[in-house]
Amino acid sequence: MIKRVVTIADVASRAGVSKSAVSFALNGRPGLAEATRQHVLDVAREMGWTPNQRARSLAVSRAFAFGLILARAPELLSSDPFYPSFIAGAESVLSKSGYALLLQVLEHPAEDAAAYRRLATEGRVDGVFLTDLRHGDPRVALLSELELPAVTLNRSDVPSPFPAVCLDDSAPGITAATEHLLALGHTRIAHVTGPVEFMHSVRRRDAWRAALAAAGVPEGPVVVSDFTASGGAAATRELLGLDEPPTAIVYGNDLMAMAGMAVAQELGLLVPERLSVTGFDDTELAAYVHPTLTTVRTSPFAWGQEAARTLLRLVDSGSAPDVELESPELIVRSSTARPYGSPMT
Amino acid sequence: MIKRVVTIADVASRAGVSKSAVSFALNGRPGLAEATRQHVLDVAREMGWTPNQRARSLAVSRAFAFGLILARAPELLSSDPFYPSFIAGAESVLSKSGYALLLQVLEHPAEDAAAYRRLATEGRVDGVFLTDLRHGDPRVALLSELELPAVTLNRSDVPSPFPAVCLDDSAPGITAATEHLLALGHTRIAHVTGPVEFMHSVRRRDAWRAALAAAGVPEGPVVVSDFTASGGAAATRELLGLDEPPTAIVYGNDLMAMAGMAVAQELGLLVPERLSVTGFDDTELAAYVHPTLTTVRTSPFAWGQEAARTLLRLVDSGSAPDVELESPELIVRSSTARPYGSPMT
DNA sequence: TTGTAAGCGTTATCAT
DNA sequence: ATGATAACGCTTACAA
Repeated sequence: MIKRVVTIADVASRAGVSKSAVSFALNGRPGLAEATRQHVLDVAREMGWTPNQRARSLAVSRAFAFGLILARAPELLSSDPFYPSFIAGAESVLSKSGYALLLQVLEHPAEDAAAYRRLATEGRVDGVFLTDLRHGDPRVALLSELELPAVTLNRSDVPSPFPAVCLDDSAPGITAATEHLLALGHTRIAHVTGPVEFMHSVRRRDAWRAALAAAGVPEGPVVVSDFTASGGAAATRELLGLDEPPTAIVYGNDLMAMAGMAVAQELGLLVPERLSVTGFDDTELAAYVHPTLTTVRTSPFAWGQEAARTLLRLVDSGSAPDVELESPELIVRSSTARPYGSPMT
Repeated sequence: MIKRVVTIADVASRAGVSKSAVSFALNGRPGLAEATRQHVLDVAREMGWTPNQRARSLAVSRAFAFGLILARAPELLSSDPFYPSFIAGAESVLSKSGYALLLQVLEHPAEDAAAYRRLATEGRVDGVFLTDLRHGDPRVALLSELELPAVTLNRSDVPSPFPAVCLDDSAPGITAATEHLLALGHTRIAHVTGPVEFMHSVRRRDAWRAALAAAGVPEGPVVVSDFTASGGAAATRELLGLDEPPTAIVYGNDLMAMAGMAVAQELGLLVPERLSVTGFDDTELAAYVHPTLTTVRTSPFAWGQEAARTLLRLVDSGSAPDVELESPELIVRSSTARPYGSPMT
């Protein structure tokens, strides 16, 4: 007993109309009597028919899917709160539009060019999300050569034909965090960054640097790290081992900040009494560690939504405007305080 | 200037053969002279031709993609280390086989039936991964009705026609953790679980219970929580507020355990001196909090690999055997110690 | 307003 | 061993 799959032809014959009528009815196209349309729709529902996306794809030369390629080391991925929320946000708008999300994760970032190329030539997707932009990112040129539509998260520093969905993580994010520390009276404020090839790492560092300069405070030491807990711990150990250790550290993300706090505690250095710490991301745990972490809250979910909307607009109409997202917000908790020995105000 | 996409017909005419010859050459099928095959392959490479998956899909009635539907609340998703690693593992085998991963995340878990149904009728995927199995999970029946191949993560408690990829998270996972605490001399060992509708939550609770029973130690209090940091904190506050608070707590995951440690510290209760704590997952941060967290390490990456292999096998040959993964491992760190005041051995 | 027929780019069938 | 030709299920001119 073979369970025949219902096709448009079945619906057409059952409804006593032609295939095109069914197609027109389904896609709500003009040129069909309202009565016919209703009838067809009823029959379709009754038969439980849904158009086969494979056939549809071939006919209209569209995949009805967007791609997201993640080229991060697994250990980096699993503790990063960004992607799950970003994806959830993107999905929330894509699924409503009948679009799917194709996720590809690469163990070796160097394979990414081949991956994009394959996605494009195989026709698996109609566009891609470009995240974790690097300086002089070659993917922008690659995708425009492949004529594969894309949306970038923040603007690339190379000429790009693609719309960008931007969330400025410097102001009032890192900037506010640094100013907060300055206002508390800190004058030796260090920074721990993520890998410098990422534009966002450098943007955060520059924001920290600018805030110090604006306040006329000498620039504290910078340690380049990698967004991991182990990297954050090592960086912290390095900073606290200096002759003149900082009294505050601005971290590029929460994970490094939390690991940093643990290192300080291990060294018998109380946070925030002897060391103030700020993070970035506002992961759920940030509010539940001891002491609770002062950090910067961004909205990856909203970012995902906007990116998806922009990509849909782009493939629908050939162009889409850049969009600017709401600025991140400084969440002051208890990992920051006046430097030890500073006078009460 | 229209950039014509290269098709199989172009390759065929350029190579001076028929379309079928090209198809045969590409798919390495017998019945083609070796010389012809080589020639066709050369021409194809030279022209940069890759078969269009959309056309291929329609012709062979396969999507060359598997689906993964995540029906968790966003905040729960972004701090869970499981999925990113699981997905990375699955992808590592899928991409080698030319399969793609379709990811769908639902804001409202109740929508999942509709989502699976749509994936199936639209023909978007050839199979799905069934994760976060619940007691009496209705998805098993749904998928077998839809005739959509699936693989379950661990065995379902309802009759299932699908292969299961199993990783026993009780022994020596939670069991070992509990025995570790018992060996240290604890006799009041509490447990904080995840939502009880999840089979893994209950399995972990049962393992904890059985270990206590086996040791003849009275069962400590259980608090049902939700795998979030905030839930873990609340549960811990509840436990520590009891007349006879536990001296050790076995948590269902790391996130709750870390939040629990923070609560204890806030209450001035030293970990591990006054309270021993164990987690589950071995997230990266577990080794970098203070004190470092004793926990259970599982391998979501390997789980993803095996699940993907099993699904491939299933759609290729119609059936696939269950597979048993390596047991999780107890990682003893410094959040566990002898109960306060217990005699040195 | 409705039906017919020609694609879309593969794979599969069947002659040759 | 190779080449026509018909599916696959849908959309979309174009006719009627």
